[in-house]
Amino acid sequence: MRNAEIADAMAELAELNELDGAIVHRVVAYRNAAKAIREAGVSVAELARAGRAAEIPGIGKTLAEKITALLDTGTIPAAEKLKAKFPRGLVEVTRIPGLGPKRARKLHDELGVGSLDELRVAAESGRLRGVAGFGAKAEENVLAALAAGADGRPRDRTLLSRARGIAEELTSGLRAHPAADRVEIAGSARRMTDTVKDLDLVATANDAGALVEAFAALEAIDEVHTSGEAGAKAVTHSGLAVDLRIVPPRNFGNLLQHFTGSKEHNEALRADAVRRGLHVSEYGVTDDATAVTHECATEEEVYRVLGMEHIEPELRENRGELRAAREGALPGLIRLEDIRGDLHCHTTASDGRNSIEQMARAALERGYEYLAITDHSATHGFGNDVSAGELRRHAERVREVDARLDGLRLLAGSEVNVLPDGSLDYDDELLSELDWVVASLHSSFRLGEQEMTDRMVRAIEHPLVDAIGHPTGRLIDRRGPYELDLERVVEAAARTGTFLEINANPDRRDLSDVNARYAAEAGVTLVIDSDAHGVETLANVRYGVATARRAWLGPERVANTRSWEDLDALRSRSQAGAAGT
DNA sequence: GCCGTTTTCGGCCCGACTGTTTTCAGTCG
Repeated sequence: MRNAEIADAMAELAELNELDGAIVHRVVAYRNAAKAIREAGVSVAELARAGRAAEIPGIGKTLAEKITALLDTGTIPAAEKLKAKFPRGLVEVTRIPGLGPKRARKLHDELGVGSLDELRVAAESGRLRGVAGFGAKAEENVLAALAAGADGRPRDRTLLSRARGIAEELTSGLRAHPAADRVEIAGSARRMTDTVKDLDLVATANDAGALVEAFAALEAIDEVHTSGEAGAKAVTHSGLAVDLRIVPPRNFGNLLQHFTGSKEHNEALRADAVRRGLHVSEYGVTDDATAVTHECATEEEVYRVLGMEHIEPELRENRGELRAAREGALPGLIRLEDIRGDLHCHTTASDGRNSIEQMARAALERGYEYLAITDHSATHGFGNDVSAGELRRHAERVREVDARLDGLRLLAGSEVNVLPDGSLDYDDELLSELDWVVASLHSSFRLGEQEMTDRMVRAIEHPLVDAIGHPTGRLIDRRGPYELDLERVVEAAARTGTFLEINANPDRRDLSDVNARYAAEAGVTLVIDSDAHGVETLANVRYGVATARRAWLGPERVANTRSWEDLDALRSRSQAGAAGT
C-alpha cells in the first residue's frame, strides 16, 4: 500500500473524529500523521511491517497499530465504526464556508441533514434558522455558497509557475506606484510550493489608500471584494484569489513571517517559543516575564529574537528546520546563480520549437558554460522520434554549432527511452558516441511496482546512462508517480553514481522536494534540468532550483553547479571507466 | 493521539472575523 493511501485513511479518520466531537488535539494528531506519511520519503507500509512506523514523527503506538490493521485487513475498525455513525455526505457539508464540523454535526442531529442536497432543502424551507446558533444570515450564506458551485470538494490549486507569473506582475505593478514603499510576495508562492491556493502580498506604503486604489486598477485584477486602509481582497481574471495587506513598517518582519507560513512552520515555531516564555504573533514577539512586545522590521530580526538562524522561506515546512536553525545547522542552499549548465533540452529535431543554434545562444545569454542537446530517441512516437542515423547526423550538427560558438560547450546527447524491460532504444555503440545520455520512461507506465522498479534499476545500472530524467513520472495535480520502490531506485543511483534529475518543468518538478532530499541523504547526486522545449523555457530551471532548495540541497549535491570538466570526472561513466568496466 | 534540554502527564499557536448573541463559540487563515 502506498503512502498516499495510508495518508488518506489517516485524513479520513481525522474528519470522522472531528464530526464525532473528539478533542481537537486528537484530530490534529491524525492530520499531522497524514501529512507526515504523505511526505515520507520511504514506504510507510514497509516500515510498519517491520514494526518501525513510530519512527515517523507524529506516529505513536496507537497510530502504528491502526496502520497495521489497515495493511492487514484494508480497513481500520475505528474508522468503520464512525462511518456507520454518520451519513456519507456529511463530510461535504462540513466544507461549506461558514459551516464546520461542529455546526454540520448540529444540523445532522437536529434536522437530519446528511448531504449537500438535504442541506439545500433545509435552507430553502427556512428550517436552518430554527437551530440555535443559526439565523437568516446563515441560511442566506449556505444557499449562496451552494449556488456559487460549492460542492464540498477542496478548490483547485494553481500551478506555481502560473501563480508566480501573476504575483510578479502584481508586485511590479504595485512597486511602480509612488505610494508603495515595500511590496513582497508572501504565502506558499514565496515558499515555492508545487501549487498555491491563493496569493498573499504584504506591503508598506506612505499612502495606503492610494496603493489600494492602484491595486484595484491593475490590469490582472478582475474584481475587488473588500478594501480599506489595511489592504484588499481581490480576484484575478484567471480566478486566483489575491490578498493584499498593507502594514506598518515597524513590524513588517513579523507580518511577512506570519503570512509566509507555512501553517505548520508557524505553529511549531510558536510552540517552541512558548516553551521559552515567548509568544509570537503577526504583531511581534512578547516576552512573558516583562510583557514587552518586540516588533521586528525584518524577518531576520524575528528569527534572531527567537534565538535562531534566519530560515529561508523554502525550508519553512516544519521538516526539521526549526531545530537546525536553533543549532546553527541550516544548510547553505543552492541558488539559481550556481547553475552552470543545462543537461536536458529539446530542439526541432524532436518536439522542441527552436534550432540547436537558437537554444545554444539562449543558453549563452543565461551565462551557461555548457548545454546538452537531448532530443527524444527512436521509439518516442508522436512522429518526433529520432532514428539512429538521424541521431548521428544530429550530433554532427551539434558539434558544428559548438565549433562556431565561443564561450559555450555544446554537448551532443539524447533523451533515451527506457523500454519496458529496462533496456534502451539505442545500442551501446551509438550511445558511446554521445557526450551525454539522459534515460527516461515515456511509455508502459502501468507495470507493477516490482517490474517498474527492475526496469528503472536496469537503466540506472547501464554504464552509459549519465542521468535518469523525471524519475517518478508525476505530473503535478494530474498524474501520480509510477509504481516505483524509490528506496531501491535511490540505492541503485547511489551505488552506481548515476545522477537523478530534478526536472524543472513546473508541471513535473520531479524528483519532488521530499524525494530529492531523501535521495541526497542517501548519497545520490542530483542534476537540475529545464527539459526546455524552446528558448523561453530554459528559464524554468528556477523551479528546479526551488525544488532543490526545498529539498535542503546545497550546490555540492547538484552536479551541474560544477564546470563541465569537474562534472565529467564525477559522472558514472567516468567512474565505470576508472573501475575498468 | 503525540510528545519531552523544564514534563512519561499535562500540555498542545495566535488572532480576526462572523453571526449570533447579552458575552462568545465556531470558523478561518
